[in-house]
Amino acid sequence: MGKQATEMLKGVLEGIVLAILATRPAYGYEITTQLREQGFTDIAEGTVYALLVRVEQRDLVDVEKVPSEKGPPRKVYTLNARGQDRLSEFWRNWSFLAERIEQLHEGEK
Amino acid sequence: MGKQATEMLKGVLEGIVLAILATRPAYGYEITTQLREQGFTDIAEGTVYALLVRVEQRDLVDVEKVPSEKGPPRKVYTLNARGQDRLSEFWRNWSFLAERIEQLHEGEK
DNA sequence: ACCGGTAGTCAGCGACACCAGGTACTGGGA
DNA sequence: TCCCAGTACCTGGTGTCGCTGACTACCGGT
Repeated sequence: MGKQATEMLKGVLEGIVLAILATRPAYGYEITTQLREQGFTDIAEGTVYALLVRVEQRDLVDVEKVPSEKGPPRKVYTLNARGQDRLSEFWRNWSFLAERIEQLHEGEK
Repeated sequence: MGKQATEMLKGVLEGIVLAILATRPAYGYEITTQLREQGFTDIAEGTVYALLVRVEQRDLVDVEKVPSEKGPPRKVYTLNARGQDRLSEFWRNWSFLAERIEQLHEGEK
């Protein structure tokens, strides 16, 4: 993926991570791995951590430190009520955008 | 729309404008109006002009100055070959993104 | 003479993904 | 024993992009 794809992630990545957390709690390293498995091979690790710091500061998630058998303790993030709301907002905005763009794509042919 | 939606536009707006230019040449003011009609009511006028400057500098469009009956001359933009390529790339990236996100949306229910 | 619509420009700002590096803990191989 | 790979997280600086709020300029109608 090129620079264009990177730009397109802005704002969207937060929604993606919140959506992942909506299915079950997870920690940063795990989320990064999962994203890579799902095809987002170029997502920088630092990006995910920075994003998690942001959503924590905005109180969209609850955090719990859990010791790991291998390596330093994990910070497990759980989506809270505010996070749910934010996620809903994301889906609304996404649907809006996707609809118009799909229209453009059709109209172009 | 809130700040979230604004962030989501990043990278996408360029694709949208290129897609509009793919249907026919247009000038800035016209594009802004069209975007507003299509539901993007909050797009700042300045944003579109700045974007057009960018795509011109990257040589994705050809420009022609055309006098207007009302007001200052228009700068009419036409998508060129490089612009077409860029647009194709945009559609590829968009499809990729939309697919994964749709998957997340399904999986969440 | 002035105002509103048309048309474009510009400086400064904030948000966010990236890069490159760092810290810290564990277990296994040379 | 020592170092490395894997696990797990953090940080400072960079570039891009959309927004804000201003400004210039041209025209027609009141």
